[in-house]
Amino acid sequence: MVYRRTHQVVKRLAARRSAILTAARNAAAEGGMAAVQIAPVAIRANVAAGTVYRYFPSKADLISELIADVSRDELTAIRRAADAAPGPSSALAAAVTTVAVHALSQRKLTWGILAEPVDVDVTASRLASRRAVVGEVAGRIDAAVRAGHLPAQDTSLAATALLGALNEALVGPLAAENMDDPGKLRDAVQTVTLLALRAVGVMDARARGLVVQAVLPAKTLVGA
Amino acid sequence: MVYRRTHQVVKRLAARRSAILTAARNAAAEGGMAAVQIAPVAIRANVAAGTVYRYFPSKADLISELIADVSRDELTAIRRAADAAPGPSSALAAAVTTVAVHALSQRKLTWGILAEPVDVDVTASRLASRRAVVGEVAGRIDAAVRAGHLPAQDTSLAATALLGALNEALVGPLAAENMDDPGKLRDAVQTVTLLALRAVGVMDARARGLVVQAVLPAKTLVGA
DNA sequence: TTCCCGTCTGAATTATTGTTCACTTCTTGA
DNA sequence: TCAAGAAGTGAACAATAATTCAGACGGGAA
Repeated sequence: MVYRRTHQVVKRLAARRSAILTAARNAAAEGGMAAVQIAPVAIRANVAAGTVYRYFPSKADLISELIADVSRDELTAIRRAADAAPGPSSALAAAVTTVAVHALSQRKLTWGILAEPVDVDVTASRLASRRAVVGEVAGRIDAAVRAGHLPAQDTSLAATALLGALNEALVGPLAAENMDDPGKLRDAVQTVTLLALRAVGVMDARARGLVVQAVLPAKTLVGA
Repeated sequence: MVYRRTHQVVKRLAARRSAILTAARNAAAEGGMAAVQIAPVAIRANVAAGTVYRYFPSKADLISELIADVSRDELTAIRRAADAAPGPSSALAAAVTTVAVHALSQRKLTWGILAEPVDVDVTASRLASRRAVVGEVAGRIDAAVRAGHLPAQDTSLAATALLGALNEALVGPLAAENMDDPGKLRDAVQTVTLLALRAVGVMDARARGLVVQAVLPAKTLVGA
């Protein structure tokens, strides 16, 4: 007599796992990483605290998967936006704008993923997440360099700096002051994108044009 | 009969207080904020755990003062470097370079001050620290704008973004990869300073010159 | 239906640290 | 020298959450 998982059971298990992750994500989006505690997350997911441990060996694993998940979504959005752009410089502008818009639309979650204090060690996961985004942006910078639109440079370092600028300006602790009203919020995306493009060597006049082009399609996302 | 503090006692009390702060600072420089725990800090300072509480009401206060202290030192260095520069653009370059060099020479401490997870709430202190540095840099950008060297812009937002770029590139979790050997380290300061200057609108050719000027005097600091 | 083996439960346990406080030691002023 | 009050001590306490586990539960094979 061998116990074997029915298709139905397999589905239920997967659904539960995903419910727990979603609960964690919602908790993080509402209250930051500090709100991602086993007991509250379990309640949100309609399971007992102990059950969480049937799906994730530890809180660190849960949060690591959460980070990976969010990061995956963001990467997808960046790629889609950049690939839709007409040329390498536009693609870079689109990528940067996408990061900015994403960051703003879920500020607490983004801050949690990036840098908010967590009581368990999620360094590795955060590192991987940043590396992925940096890699993507670095690739776009590289393409623009190869197309002769930008001066040669250390693209990886440039991408790192660039994302640091976005994050600090838009989701960091000082961000609130720069964006107390919704109007400033949109300006901030433009301003910061412009700064980022100039930093990697896009000529000012050209940069302004790229920013306008990139921000227009992104506007629809701001509400989401 | 009234007890009155002798000069000697006053001095001893001040010395102890300072010893505790120094112990905390050393702990942070060696092991990051995580290493700033009451018991270990007390041992470093040659006092008992309880004594720490005669000088600081809580761990949060201790760390807040530590942050303020480090921040004060950094501000002083920035001002000195910038004030010694021949013009507003040079001053900006000097300020940025100083921040970069400082960050690099005490990476763990800087990371701890800026963003490392801490179990108590030091948000206010961190905010004040950032605001101070951002304010200083924003002032330098503003001076350059007024001198006609830079286009008009939201100087506060620009300064925030600029410092975010520096910190992410030089002390963030990805920093190590950009600076695995000492040679790259110096390059990194130059590269990032260049990026920062271009971001706020300094023309590329001019920016290169400013970076060289600013990095030269700063070199002596790198060893410190 | 019945037995069995995974799954779920949630109260109890554990671990970590900040904080307190009864007591000791030192300093002051008479 | 001595009484009174300040400063220092460190073991005990408290609070917070992650983690565990003995037993309840429920779906699958016979």
